[in-house]
Amino acid sequence: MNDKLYQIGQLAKMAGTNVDTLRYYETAGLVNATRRSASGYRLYSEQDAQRLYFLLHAKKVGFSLKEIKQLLGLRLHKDEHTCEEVKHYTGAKISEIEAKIADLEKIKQALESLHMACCGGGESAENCSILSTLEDPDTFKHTSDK
Amino acid sequence: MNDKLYQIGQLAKMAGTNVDTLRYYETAGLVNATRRSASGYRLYSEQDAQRLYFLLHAKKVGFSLKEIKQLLGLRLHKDEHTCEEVKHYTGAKISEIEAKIADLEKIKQALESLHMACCGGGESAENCSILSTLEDPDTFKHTSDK
DNA sequence: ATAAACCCTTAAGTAGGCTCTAGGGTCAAG
DNA sequence: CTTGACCCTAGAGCCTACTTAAGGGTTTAT
Repeated sequence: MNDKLYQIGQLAKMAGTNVDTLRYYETAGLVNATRRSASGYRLYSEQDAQRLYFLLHAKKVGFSLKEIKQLLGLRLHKDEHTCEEVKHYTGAKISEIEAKIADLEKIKQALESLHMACCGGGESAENCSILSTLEDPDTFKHTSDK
Repeated sequence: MNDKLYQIGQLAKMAGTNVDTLRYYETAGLVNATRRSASGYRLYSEQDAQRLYFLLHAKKVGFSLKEIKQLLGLRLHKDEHTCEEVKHYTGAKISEIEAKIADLEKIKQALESLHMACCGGGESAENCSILSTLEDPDTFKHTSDK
């Protein structure tokens, strides 16, 4: 059933990116086409497309291609040691994601204050920047990252 | 009260970055020191530090310096037109942030499946990648961004 | 009064992530 | 059987976001 294949141009359009980028991702070992046509055209499967979508979304939230490659490479093996590593790695990554979400919520709140203050009451038009909407001045204090 | 000033090295340490980057942010018009000492040393205020923290957090969730500059530059003026623009811009940015949060939740779920499958039951060790943990294959379909 | 640890500027260099160019096959339509 | 829209490779070029280098003042402790 799921044996539909896409040419590079189709996939690029579907994903909202372009062929050069897809070829670049291939050289970077991120998204390969499952097979090639007789004439050498890349033919991408649904799975390949999934990989690409995942990559593009992960990129949008600030992961580097290197990190994304690791994420996409995550796989459980029976080897206990590897398994421990996977558990450690995913745990760390999950915390990282939670921190990102928290940051986004803060930025969102700041923007919402601004959005609502705007043209609503209209009194306090001065002194109304994105930073002044953050009640707590320590909101964005540095919290150990890497 | 809030008149504490920091030298570039202090601020860099506080923020977990380095002096070169701070100087770079200055040339890029992102974070300026409120004043200079007699000998030309940059002296950063608490507010400057806030700007920097905001910038670093926004960067972590995938905003470019250009976008961050716009965010930091957001300010309401009495001019109605500008105000409309601000409302439009903040609205768009808020949607963008919500999309990012949704993406992060998805990635987080995938990682959590992997994290728990790992060494837990231990039966389904094969075929367990980050993509196979995403029940719905359309989870990461392309949804207009840009 | 000198050494260590700061700070300054200008300018060049680097890494990551594409993007474009040149030169050339492939394929479906008319 | 040719035109237009695809596809291919290799390699150069480009933008963003730093990072390093070179040459030189300032401050604080001893």
